[in-house]
Amino acid sequence: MAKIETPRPIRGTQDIFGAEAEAFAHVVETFERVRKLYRFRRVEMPVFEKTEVFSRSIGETTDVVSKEMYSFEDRGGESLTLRPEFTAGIARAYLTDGWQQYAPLKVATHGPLFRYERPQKGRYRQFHQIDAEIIGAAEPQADVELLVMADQLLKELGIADGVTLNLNTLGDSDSREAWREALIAYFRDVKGSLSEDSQERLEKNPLRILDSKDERDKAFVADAPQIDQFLSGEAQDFFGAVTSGLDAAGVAWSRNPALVRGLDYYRHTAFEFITDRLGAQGTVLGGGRYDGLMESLGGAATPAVGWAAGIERLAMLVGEVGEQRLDLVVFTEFTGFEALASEISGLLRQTRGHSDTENLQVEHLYSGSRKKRYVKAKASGAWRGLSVEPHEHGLGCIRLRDLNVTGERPMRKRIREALEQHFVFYEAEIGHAHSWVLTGRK
RNA sequence: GCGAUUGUAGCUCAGUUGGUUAGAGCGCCGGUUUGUGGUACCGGAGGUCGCGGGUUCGAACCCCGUCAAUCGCCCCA
Repeated sequence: MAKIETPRPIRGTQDIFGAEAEAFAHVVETFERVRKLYRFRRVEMPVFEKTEVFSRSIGETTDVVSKEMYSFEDRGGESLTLRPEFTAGIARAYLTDGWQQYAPLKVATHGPLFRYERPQKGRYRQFHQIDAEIIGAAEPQADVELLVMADQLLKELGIADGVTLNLNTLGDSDSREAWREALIAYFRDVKGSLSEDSQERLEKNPLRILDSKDERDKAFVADAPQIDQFLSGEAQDFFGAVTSGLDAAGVAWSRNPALVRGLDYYRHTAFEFITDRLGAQGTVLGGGRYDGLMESLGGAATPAVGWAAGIERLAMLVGEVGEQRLDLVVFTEFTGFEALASEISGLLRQTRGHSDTENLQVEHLYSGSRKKRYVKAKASGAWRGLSVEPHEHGLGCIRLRDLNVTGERPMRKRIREALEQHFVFYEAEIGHAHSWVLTGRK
């Protein structure tokens, strides 16, 4: 008989477990808490859209669209794509679902995204982001609110120290276009001396040359035309309002005139929160203003700002958040008492004690050798153990035993209340352990 | 798409200049010991040495190919 080969996981997907899963959940929980403080409304978005939703809004020439999309035809022959980002789908919904009526609309979401890329540290083909958008607000205060929220999120996650906010403006579309022309003119003169990558970027995406890591490029980048020379008065005022708003809110930032964002739809404010603790993947949260996006999807001109952050990257910075606490482990070292131990475990989990509104977190140990259950119970890390044992009077007795007591966490009362639901019993001290002798059922 | 590094037990890893039947620790299972005690000891299960080909009397080890993982380039969160 042929051996069945176990299917391998898809490249770039992750099976997140244990401490990493706890850190992941911690990031999402913190985001959910913070977004409510800023009154962002929760939205749930489809994981796939018509391909054109992304190709039109992100830009045909960008890498995301030209080589990183998971696109496929459905059975009706329609080209669909697994979302590579949230913004385009949310913009589509804004137009198709009548969300204009809520403008200015503040929404937040999180979930998986898909990009066909080489996986490496902090980068996956299925990855996860948290996302926040303000649609229909042209005011710089919207940019400020979003950035202050991002800053608070990082602080509450305890990772703000190693992360700096890089800020830039790309100006309005006229400013951006003038700057782009100037950059092309400037770099074309020295094209032969640029890196191979940058020679290609010159045609496709000249702004990208500015943050090239190649030494050959850096020499020319230093003297390249700066966006500031091309900013219109309004664009300067807008950026000034954003920066002074951040200063007033106490959010630290630094100007990075080389910061450009890869996607076509960005205008005015562009920002990234960057760390040096994640290898080559320094950007932990990024976003900006995308006033041109709605028109590219056939809607009315609508100002909007947003950001997204990689949950995996944030979780790596957060580090250990601690596994779930274990209050009590229930076990028996005697044959025939497993069912009773199981029944008691269930009661304990379902009973709310008067002294504490939280239920006990209880592990029932039932596998392996009975003789080694005490050892396993201690190794489980539980604070207290409950051993189920035979007793000459009645069903058996239950003894509360100290295992890894580091602090007070009263349990006797709650155990008593749980037992009262099913059993008749009396309490005693047996071998220095507080015990309940079960004499019968109710 | 390109580059570097790495693939040996469930996990972390040894494995000599190529040489009998491929090992350890942890984990798992069983037993002895202990009997308020994470002890100590004994035993057991578990391996297509990533996969395919080549060189050789002989390959985990050398060569070629391939797949995968990790990190980096590109790009991005």
